[in-house]
Amino acid sequence: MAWILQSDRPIYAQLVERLKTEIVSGVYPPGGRLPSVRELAATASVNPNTMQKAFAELERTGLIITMRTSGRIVTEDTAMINETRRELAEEQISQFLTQMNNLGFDRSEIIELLSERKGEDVHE
Amino acid sequence: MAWILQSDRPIYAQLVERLKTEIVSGVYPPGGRLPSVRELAATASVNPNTMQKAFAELERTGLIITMRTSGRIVTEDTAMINETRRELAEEQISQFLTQMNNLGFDRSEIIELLSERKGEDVHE
DNA sequence: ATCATTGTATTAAGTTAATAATACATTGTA
DNA sequence: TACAATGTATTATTAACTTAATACAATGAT
Repeated sequence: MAWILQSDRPIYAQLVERLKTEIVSGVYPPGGRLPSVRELAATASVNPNTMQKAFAELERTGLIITMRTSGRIVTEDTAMINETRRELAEEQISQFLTQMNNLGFDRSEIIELLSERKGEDVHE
Repeated sequence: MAWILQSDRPIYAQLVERLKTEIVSGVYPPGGRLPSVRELAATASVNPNTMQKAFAELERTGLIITMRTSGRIVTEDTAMINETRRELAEEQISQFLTQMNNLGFDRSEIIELLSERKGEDVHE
């Protein structure tokens, strides 16, 4: 997954969303070490300050923990991780249904559109 | 539908999205007159300049047309309107599936979650 | 012990968004 | 004709975001 950032939203907010997703989907496992601020910033081609801001936000919610000079790790609280995953999915679903309804699609049409569809399946 | 604007995205971009949705869903019918810049700005509690910027964007795409001193109207090109609706829905679906896949849900799980769901249906 | 790496903090600069306060030309209408 | 309402333009100010360039304390490894 490449670090593609849109310009119509604050970068740090996009970093937060991306990192959250990577944590709850197991890219960074519970208790696992995260790359350093500088390293991730370089990978994502953003300023270290911006990545730091994103990390601070994740820290605030308890999803990651700082070990001062030895980097950061993902929480080992798998219940919290699962809950976060559930919340993120809930947000996606709710927003999606709302927007599709605003566009004039009802539930059965939406499900039909999704069922017909090819291509978005998980790769590798 | 209230004018609820999030702070984590440029307001004018949210106005564009909302107005597009209202046009393609028939809130503002083809050839119909739109409220004035000042009026809509007041309704949405934003600065007239911000609403003007949103209108300018919609104008650029051809969805609305300016009649100088007598306001603006929605295009009568229903093909364009339908195409826009299709594009907006396509974006929603594509983004939704991508994000849900990133969260670790496959297609069948997604459809199941949507099918179980109550509440997002169109009201009135 | 030394040193590279870690998180963290600070200061400065530049950009964009949003608001505010006006102003102007044009046109439909009273 | 006079006037209100239209889109449009301008200038200024404020705030948020991002980048840049450093700097410092703490720690793990050599």
